[in-house]
Amino acid sequence: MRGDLYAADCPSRQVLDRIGDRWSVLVVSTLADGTLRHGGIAGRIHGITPKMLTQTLRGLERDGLVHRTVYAEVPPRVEYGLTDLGHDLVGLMRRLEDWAETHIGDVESARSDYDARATASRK
Amino acid sequence: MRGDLYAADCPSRQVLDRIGDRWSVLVVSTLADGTLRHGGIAGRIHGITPKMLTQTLRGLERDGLVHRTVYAEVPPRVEYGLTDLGHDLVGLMRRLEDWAETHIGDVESARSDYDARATASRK
DNA sequence: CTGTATCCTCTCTGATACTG
DNA sequence: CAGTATCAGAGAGGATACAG
Repeated sequence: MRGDLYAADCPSRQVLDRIGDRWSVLVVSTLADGTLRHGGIAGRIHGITPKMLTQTLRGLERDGLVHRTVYAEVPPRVEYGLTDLGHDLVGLMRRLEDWAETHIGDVESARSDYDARATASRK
Repeated sequence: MRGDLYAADCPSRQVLDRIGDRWSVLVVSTLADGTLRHGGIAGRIHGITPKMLTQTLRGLERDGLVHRTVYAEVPPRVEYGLTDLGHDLVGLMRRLEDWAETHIGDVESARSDYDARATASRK
């Protein structure tokens, strides 16, 4: 049977919440092609702050989507990469991106129509 | 070429934002099997307030995912249903749900491990 | 370089009461 | 029945400064 979408603690909800947060998808997507260091990720995602990057990475690491490797060097080096689970999820994210790119035109024209109608009927 | 995921106004971002909001996925999912009235939706989604339901429906309608039909009767009747675009998106949502159900066990054990390690190393 | 610690704002969300 | 209006709380996210 299907999970109960209406329960706040439903698996679907949790996955959706993660996908919905501001940076997780971007970070996972950035790591899709290989491991990167903290600074390397920050450089590719415009606008992310160190705090949010760390916070996002911790959440992904906790969920088993990202693995973190610390090299005992001076200066310290820390690399992040996707786990098998993370790679698996990337596939789904790509489909979402594809859908967005394929249908964004429809969405935008729908918005224009809607806004035009709303403006026309404004009292 | 791919869209620029790193831009805040990227199509992917907008779709992701909608999926991430609290009620949109639930509402779309509820409408997947057929049209429903305002009260009918509210009755199936436990915890949603009239205000949030209306707000969510307006957003979905604006994006062309849901269509709204008003019947000039007494008392008034308003029905909501998915557009073709909405039905298309439901397919993707189902895959997300399937992924969640398949892998939630992995995620949960990863969390347990992570939390156990964090507790063990707490200063 | 790789984070951590504060503070602060802003949006989302909910509770409540009211209208056509 | 199907909303709308208003107020208020909570929490995510951002700016900034600092530490190992």
